[in-house]
Amino acid sequence: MFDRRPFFKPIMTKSERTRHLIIERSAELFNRQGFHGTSMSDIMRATGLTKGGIYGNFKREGADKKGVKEEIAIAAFEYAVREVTSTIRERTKKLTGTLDKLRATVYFYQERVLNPTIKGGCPIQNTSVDADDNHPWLRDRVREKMTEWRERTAYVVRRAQRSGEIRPEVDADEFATLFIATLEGGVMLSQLYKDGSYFDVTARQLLRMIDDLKPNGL
Amino acid sequence: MFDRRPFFKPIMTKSERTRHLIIERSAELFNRQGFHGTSMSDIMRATGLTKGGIYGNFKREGADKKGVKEEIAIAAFEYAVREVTSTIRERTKKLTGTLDKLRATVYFYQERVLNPTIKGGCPIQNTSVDADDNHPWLRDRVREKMTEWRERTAYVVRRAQRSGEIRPEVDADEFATLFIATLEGGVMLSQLYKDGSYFDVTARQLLRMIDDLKPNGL
DNA sequence: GCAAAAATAAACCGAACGGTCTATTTTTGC
DNA sequence: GCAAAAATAGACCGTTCGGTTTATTTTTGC
Repeated sequence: MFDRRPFFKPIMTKSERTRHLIIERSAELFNRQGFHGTSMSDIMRATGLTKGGIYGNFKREGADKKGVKEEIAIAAFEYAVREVTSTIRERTKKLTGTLDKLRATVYFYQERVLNPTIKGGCPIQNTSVDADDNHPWLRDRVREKMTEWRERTAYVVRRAQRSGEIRPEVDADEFATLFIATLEGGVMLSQLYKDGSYFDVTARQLLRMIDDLKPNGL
Repeated sequence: MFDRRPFFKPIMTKSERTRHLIIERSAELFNRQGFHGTSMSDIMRATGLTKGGIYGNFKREGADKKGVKEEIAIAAFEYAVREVTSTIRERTKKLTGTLDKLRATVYFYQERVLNPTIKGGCPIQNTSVDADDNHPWLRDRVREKMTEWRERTAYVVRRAQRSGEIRPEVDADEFATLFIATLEGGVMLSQLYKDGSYFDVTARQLLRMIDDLKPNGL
């Protein structure tokens, strides 16, 4: 009625909105069921669209070899990671200390292991295991995101080393790898048992590792 | 020609041998591609059998609801875990010290991350992620095996505590959980990048954790 | 408000899915 | 060695897969 924006470009055209709906709804499906476990009919059901509505909104673009399902899977994965990342950033950005930011990340996962941002758990973990041997086009995207995560973590550690918040002897890259590996291992266990206490054990370890970054005596 | 064992029961009947072949060959398929990613045709190709040869050797037993593919997936998973477990035990059994046994486990994974016992990586990790949200009948088996692994680890720690090899203050269950989580996290990273150096980082951490078990001053 | 363009529904496609069934071959037990 | 039993090949089944196409409806730009 109102806001039919006769003089403004709509923020999102119809197809953009539909495309986003498809990606959003598929993200959970792919995260829970994997690529082969998710069918186009699943996506149809989840979006309320029919074949035409889905296929019409993808493809047309790059006339490359990949099928529409692949395209949706990629878009859904990147959306899922973006969602998780921005939710975490929401919590860490208001903190000033690097150590506090790292701790907040641990707390975030601890609170959300059994109620994750995207149902099914960490999209990087799920997609990594799903894709690493089967879907190289998807695995490459996972590698990208994982690398970004490691590098972002290593970056904040190095920055904090320059400001003296973290011991200079710490190897930032090794810490980042270890931090992520431990965290993902804990997520895996808690997901398997649907029991947060397994992550709690690794969370305590992660907090110890964070404390270990502090200059001696502080 | 010889050894047609006219006076002995054959060690394995034909169907037992075929059944084993199916399980053995399927294990790699399911480990790499997951349940939905592996088709009966894949199994036919990998075994050289046709439908009849496969279906005839399963089913008939429990007339329960599960399909043959499910039955094979379960048997293949348990076979895969048994293979990995026995290969590790092969290496640890000749060692006397508990700490050495734990270290040998780390070395084993380090050597084999990119050349695992069953192609595709750790079956517990792969099957866990594949099954936790989708295949409860399989997820329950994964939980069983994971629990056995944790309890076996906790058990050797407790035993070593009684003999004084490990500090009494150490929480054996927590150590087991943390050990497995860290190890699996490292496996995940190395599998994703097909690069053993990521596991190396977590291996060093695991060795530190093992050293930390030693009574103070030793 | 209306014509052009975009989005969508729905019928349709061939291929592959998991599974069954029967005829044939191979093992088995005596 | 031979009959009974077990194992296997392969045709067949209905269903679902991902994808295309065409007709219709809805948005869009003027």
